Amino acid sequence: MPHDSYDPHTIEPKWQEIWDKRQAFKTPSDPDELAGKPKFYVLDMFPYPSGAGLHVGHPEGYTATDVIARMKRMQGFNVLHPMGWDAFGLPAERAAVREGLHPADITRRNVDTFRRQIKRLGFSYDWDREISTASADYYRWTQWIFLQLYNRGLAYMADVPVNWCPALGTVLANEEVKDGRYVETGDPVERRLMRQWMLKITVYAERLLEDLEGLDWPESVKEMQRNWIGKSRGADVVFRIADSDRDFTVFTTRPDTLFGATYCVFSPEHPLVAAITTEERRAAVEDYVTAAAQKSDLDRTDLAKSKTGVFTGASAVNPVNGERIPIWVADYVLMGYGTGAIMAVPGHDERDHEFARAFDLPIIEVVSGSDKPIEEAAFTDNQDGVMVNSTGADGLSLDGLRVPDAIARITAWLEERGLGTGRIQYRLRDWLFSRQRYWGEPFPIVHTDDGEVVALDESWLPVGLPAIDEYRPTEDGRPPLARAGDDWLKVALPDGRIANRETNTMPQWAGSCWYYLRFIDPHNESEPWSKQLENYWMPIDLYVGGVEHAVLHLLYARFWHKVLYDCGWVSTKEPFQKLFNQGMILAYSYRDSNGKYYLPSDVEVREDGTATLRATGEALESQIEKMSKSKLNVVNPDDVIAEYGADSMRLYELFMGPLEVQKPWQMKGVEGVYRFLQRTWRLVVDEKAGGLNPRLTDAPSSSEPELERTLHKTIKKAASDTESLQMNTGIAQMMIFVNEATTAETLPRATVTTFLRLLSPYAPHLSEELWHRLGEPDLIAHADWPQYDETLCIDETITVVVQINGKKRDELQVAKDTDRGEIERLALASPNALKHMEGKKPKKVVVVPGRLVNIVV
RNA sequence: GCCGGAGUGGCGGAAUGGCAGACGCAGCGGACUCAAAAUCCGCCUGGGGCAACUCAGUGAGGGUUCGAAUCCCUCCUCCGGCACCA
Repeated sequence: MPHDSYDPHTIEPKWQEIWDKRQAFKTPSDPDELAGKPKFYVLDMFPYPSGAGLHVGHPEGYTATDVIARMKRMQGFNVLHPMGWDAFGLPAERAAVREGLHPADITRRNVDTFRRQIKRLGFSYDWDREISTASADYYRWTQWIFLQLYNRGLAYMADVPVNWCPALGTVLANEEVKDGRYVETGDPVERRLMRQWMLKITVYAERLLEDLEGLDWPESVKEMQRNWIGKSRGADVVFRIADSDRDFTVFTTRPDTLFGATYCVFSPEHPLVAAITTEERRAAVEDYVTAAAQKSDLDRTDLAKSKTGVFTGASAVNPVNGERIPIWVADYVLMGYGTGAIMAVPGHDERDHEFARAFDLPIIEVVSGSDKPIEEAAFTDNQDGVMVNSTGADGLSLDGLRVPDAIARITAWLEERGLGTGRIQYRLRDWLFSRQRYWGEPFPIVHTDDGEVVALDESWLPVGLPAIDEYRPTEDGRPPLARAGDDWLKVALPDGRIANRETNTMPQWAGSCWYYLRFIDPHNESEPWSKQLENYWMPIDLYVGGVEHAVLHLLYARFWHKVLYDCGWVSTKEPFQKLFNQGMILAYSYRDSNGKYYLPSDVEVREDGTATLRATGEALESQIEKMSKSKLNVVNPDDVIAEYGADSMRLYELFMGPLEVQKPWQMKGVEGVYRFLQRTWRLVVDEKAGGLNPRLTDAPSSSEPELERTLHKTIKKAASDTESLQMNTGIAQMMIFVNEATTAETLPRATVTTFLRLLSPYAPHLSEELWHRLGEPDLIAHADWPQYDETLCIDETITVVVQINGKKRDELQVAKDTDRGEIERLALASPNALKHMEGKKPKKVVVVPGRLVNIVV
């Protein structure tokens, strides 16, 4: 039994304690101390500390950023690498109701679990900068930022149709609702008109779109944001209502098709509907509008298959030709986009076409080029089609023009006559910013009895959360904060008036919109952060997290950042210069024929891949799925660490495959990297005899020239693969080195210590221990990153492949600097090549130096 | 329906115009051992061959090229996002 084998359970706590004691990863907070070194700000998307604790998916991104942080530190950067908690949120509030505790207690308990689990992995966070969005000295500044928004006119209250979730007793943002259900829980959501806080993110639509250009983000995430912002160019066109002095405006991206407009449609919520409806049609229209109002989004989506609508009895006058066209009401037109009214061109819009067919409305072709009759299908091409049937009064004719030219012509014509204007429309809507919840930031706002909204002065912050007995809405439907006593609810204003506090709270996104700025200066009591430090650290050089935040968090945070930029509080237009999404980690799950799941520990997986239940031998179905409690396939990092240690856990997280893809967790894979670390251990330690490996020598690295070459190749590849987050191949190269070192005759110490520095960001505990045993006095975490010698990265002799007609037939060993002609001569003379040329003359010879020769015959 | 991304051994994956399968897992054979575990060495895409070697092969089909997993076209499958946005 070896008495000095690799034992992560001894060395990992030991080094974590030493790092802690020496404050090895403390980032200076004094600007003078920071000066003179380049900076690197590497940030994880901070977690919501749920009650379930960590699973192995969480540390994937954290491990990647930690490796980068450690490497950058060794490369001489000041590194900012913090961790904190997105601590407000609904689950804690619900757990509080369930357990009869305060949400703050639930949150504290969950944070303690998360922190303990994260610390066991040996991450080099500067824990002095830990923040929680739910602590008053943090949310004080969230409230302060809200005041900046309010004072710039970017926050307002409005009666808006909201997504009300009865099960949760709160409104939700549009983004939190999909197919009429809350995306997190699946509870149904209905539409209600309520007075709510809104943020004018739409003012920033163009900048949010434009500034995506310069960001080093995954193209897919940029595209998702672009789609969400949804910019379209078009025109507003004014239609007069026949036999009336009223008019209305529609937005269209195809003003060129105005001659093809055969009817107009109002959204059921359009304010003019009641006014224009004729008496004969009133009952039918009112029925339709009422029915539409009662429909949830879910119903409206479900009914999308066939179009419904009702005629108002009124007509509109087409401004280009004076023709009267009927006005309908239909719920396929949305009040929330454009003007809530459209001109319908069934010949050239699929939705209008479907509606016209359903209600037997006329279809006119105004763009030619379709290969089907216009009655059969709308022709929607907007590039090559040529205008027809488009001549009206006033000398206007679009006939013969191609669509883009027609759009320009008609827009100019409308503008000249005051009948319309070219306009850009965004799909993005203002951000619904209030929630009827307890566990969130209170607004720094009070309401006077006469209805005035008063923003509190900065000096009154923070507005703390009051103690209340129940975390439910009041009986009359007001938010939970309305349950607070008058000592909290009533506020005496400086002018003597008594006002009532706002009882809505902010959504969970608020705290995560600016946490990256607080990390820069987390203990500042007089300002949200120091501008000098902000100027040093921003922007974030690498931001890593899940793709589920591609739109919401990242768009909201960018919006706040731009507001803060306009206020002069931040120095960069964008907060996150480089974004990286790690892929989800999946796991095998096992299910019987009734769909019941079993724990992997109760399952026997045989060589051929089939699975059976250990107790009964029953055959089970195995599949790879997202980890979830109900599928009994959650892998807890605590268990992995207990068996293999944190270093193996870290290494496997990154060795599994490319960081950005989904991949299944396989325990056998952890064993593989564990064996690699054991082999590394044995390079330094003589397990049986104790002490150092006798093969270690004080001779220079060049005394083992082959190993030295491999070392330099490894330095090169490990550094570049780490930098580019291709850590799986970087680790593979380190394995190649260790395999070779294992069989080398001697091990020059310099070779080993150089290698350990490369390994140390990945397996920091093991590397510290071996570094120490090799007599190095300082921490490896503070050592210099090794440099490679390019000349040692190229082998003295290289293998050149000889191909005949693209097929490999032979290979040559040649000196690395052999010239083209010589290589060609050798190739043409190689025995196997000659055999396959069958005496034919080479037609062409392609020589790729250092790689191959292709002989074409 | 529209917009992205991906399909490579038994498995995770490598190679992004130049030797397909690096590295790891699993498996097989060997050494060590009384034995086992651990460790070390070797084999490990499929077909044919005693072997040297040879034929086929990166979802399917076609193309460009001296040369294609990689570039282009058509199609299939899977994953993600959006979905009456006028």
